[in-house]
Amino acid sequence: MDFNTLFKNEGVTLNKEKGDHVFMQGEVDGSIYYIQSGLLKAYYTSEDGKESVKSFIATNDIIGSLSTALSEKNCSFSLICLEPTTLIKIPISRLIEHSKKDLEIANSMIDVLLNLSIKKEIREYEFLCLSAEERLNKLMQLQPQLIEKVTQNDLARYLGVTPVGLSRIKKRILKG
Amino acid sequence: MDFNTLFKNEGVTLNKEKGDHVFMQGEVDGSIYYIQSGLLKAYYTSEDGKESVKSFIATNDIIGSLSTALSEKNCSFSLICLEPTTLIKIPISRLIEHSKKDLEIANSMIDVLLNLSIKKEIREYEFLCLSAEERLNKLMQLQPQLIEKVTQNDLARYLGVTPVGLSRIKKRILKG
DNA sequence: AGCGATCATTAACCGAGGTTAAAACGATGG
DNA sequence: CCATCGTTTTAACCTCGGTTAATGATCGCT
Repeated sequence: MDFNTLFKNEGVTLNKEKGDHVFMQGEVDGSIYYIQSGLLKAYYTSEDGKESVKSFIATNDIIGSLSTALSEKNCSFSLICLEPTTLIKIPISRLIEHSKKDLEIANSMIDVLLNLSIKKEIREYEFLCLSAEERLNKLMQLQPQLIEKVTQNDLARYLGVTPVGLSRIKKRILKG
Repeated sequence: MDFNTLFKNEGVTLNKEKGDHVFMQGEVDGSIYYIQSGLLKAYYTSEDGKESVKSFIATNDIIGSLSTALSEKNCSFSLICLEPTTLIKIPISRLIEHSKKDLEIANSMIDVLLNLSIKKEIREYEFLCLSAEERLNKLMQLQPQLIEKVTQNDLARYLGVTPVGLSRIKKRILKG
């Protein structure tokens, strides 16, 4: 069976408004979501209430809470819509069941996980090897349309700095 | 077919000394390695010659250059042995071929990639949400034996600071 | 128009960590 | 035992970004 067919046959379609949460940090949400349209933000809230943005998720992306799925409570996160969003939800357990029986599904899973790993590897590299300013420059080059859509606060927390810090960095870039 | 059997049947065993490289940054090494014994360091070298440690790889771990495999040259890295090391090498293309035909292999791949993704997610979280000091504390709790084995320089570059910075952090931790 | 609310910028101060260089602490070999 | 090399620590100085708080800017609401 085809991966997209699986989503269409067994998935549940959800329509969410801007500001709606898909799930909250701490909840065990054993699902994978395919984003049909819209924009979401995955974020961590620390004990002292500070927010860090893990990722933005756009149309055609797939997002799921891998770690909660495997009961790694450490880095469970919240998922919220930044725009009206349509997503298709399917339990990870269903995906794994199908993977055990169906070669095509299994290989789609491998594709998804490979792409996910590469994205994470790139982000890991950016934190390890680049400064906040360099991370911003790279993002401006590769995803300028994203920067237009999100607030400075979310953008800053995604880059690993505060909104105040981001403002300073932008100023520095403009001056040359 | 079993995943371990595949490694044993089709893999090539390599014996490396401390200081030997398995591959260098920039090379296209389309292989996956299973570490039978030993300890390795994966690291990036930036244009100005500075080194950042991506990860340490120990016995029973699996490591491969995902991004070079998919010709993402951005974050290609070098792999060097910190101890005498025995590894089994297999081309990624072989793994993918088998995955296309063999459910068991495909599901082993899924397992490996899921674990890899979770590891990367945790590290991503640590850079985004924790300070260098917190990252060190966590590492001391979870992998004290690793800290014994690696130099302060490698440890510092893994935590995202300089050896001088790490020395300061250790001092601060001891004082309370 | 006027108001509060949210968001972005700016300024002043502070602390963590980078940089450079020197010193201390090993190990090893002659 | 001393010389040397690599590793770790210390010290002095500086930059970046956090923190707090004040100021603008923009939007929606009545």
